[in-house]
Amino acid sequence: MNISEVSKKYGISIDTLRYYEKEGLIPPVRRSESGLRDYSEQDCGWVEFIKCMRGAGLSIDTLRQYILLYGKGNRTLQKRKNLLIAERDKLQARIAQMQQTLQRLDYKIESYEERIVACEKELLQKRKTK
Amino acid sequence: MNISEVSKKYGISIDTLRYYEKEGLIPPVRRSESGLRDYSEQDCGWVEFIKCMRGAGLSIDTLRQYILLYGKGNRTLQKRKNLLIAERDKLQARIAQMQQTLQRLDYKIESYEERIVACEKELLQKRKTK
DNA sequence: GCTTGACTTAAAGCCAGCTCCAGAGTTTAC
DNA sequence: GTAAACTCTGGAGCTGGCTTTAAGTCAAGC
Repeated sequence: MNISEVSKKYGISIDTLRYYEKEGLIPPVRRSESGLRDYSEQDCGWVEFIKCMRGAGLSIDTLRQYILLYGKGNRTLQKRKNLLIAERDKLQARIAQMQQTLQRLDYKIESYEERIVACEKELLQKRKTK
Repeated sequence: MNISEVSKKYGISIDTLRYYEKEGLIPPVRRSESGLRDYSEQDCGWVEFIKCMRGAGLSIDTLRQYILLYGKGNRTLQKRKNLLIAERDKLQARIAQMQQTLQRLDYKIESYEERIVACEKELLQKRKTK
């Protein structure tokens, strides 16, 4: 799979794909003899994983760290697990905060509804008294 | 309330408070004769609101928009409500995505646990056969 | 009255995370 | 075989969101 196919498949720009690889978020992708990237199934898997994690807000740096550990093989299993746990916990906290804000927005929207109704009533009233 | 008190109260740096005001995220704060900011209760309310919304990921620009509409009074009630609804929906979508990623992380962590156990068994096995 | 420290502004600087560009090589279609 | 379309690299540039800096004003304590 060449880079533009991967780009289309995952909705990530070609530049970003190259950037991720350069930054070590994706293990180096195999090249054709002439030097063009040829993504394997596994490479695609990494791309998808990174897309998902970035989408949830994990930092470039954290993900680089993870891939780095991954590259060192089995003896980093525990470290990788710990990293994932830490990120999971952070994510959970962020979600909780966002949930609260969501509720606040809902409440705010509701009270806007009431105010708008009240405002319209007032306008009608004025029109009548004219 | 002066700026450093507000900064401490909400855990927002003095610089950021000024920046928010300059960018129109907070209506202009009253000044003392000598030009120093003197935050009212309402100003503090805005600070807290902005902090909450920024924490949930609403953009500076969106919030500026909202305050701008707020400044125009009652005739923008409907617009403000619509803006809030749009942001609520975006927030909801983000939360949903993050929830999915959270599950994925949980699953991944679990499978790491298994792999680690398997790895340890293998090590023990090797030690025995020695 | 002078120093110290908090405040003011505008402008520049910084960081993360892309995004674009130039110049060169490669592949594809006709 | 050549034009068009694609890919490569390294490096510059951009955006959002602060943060720092420089140069100045002001108030309180000694």
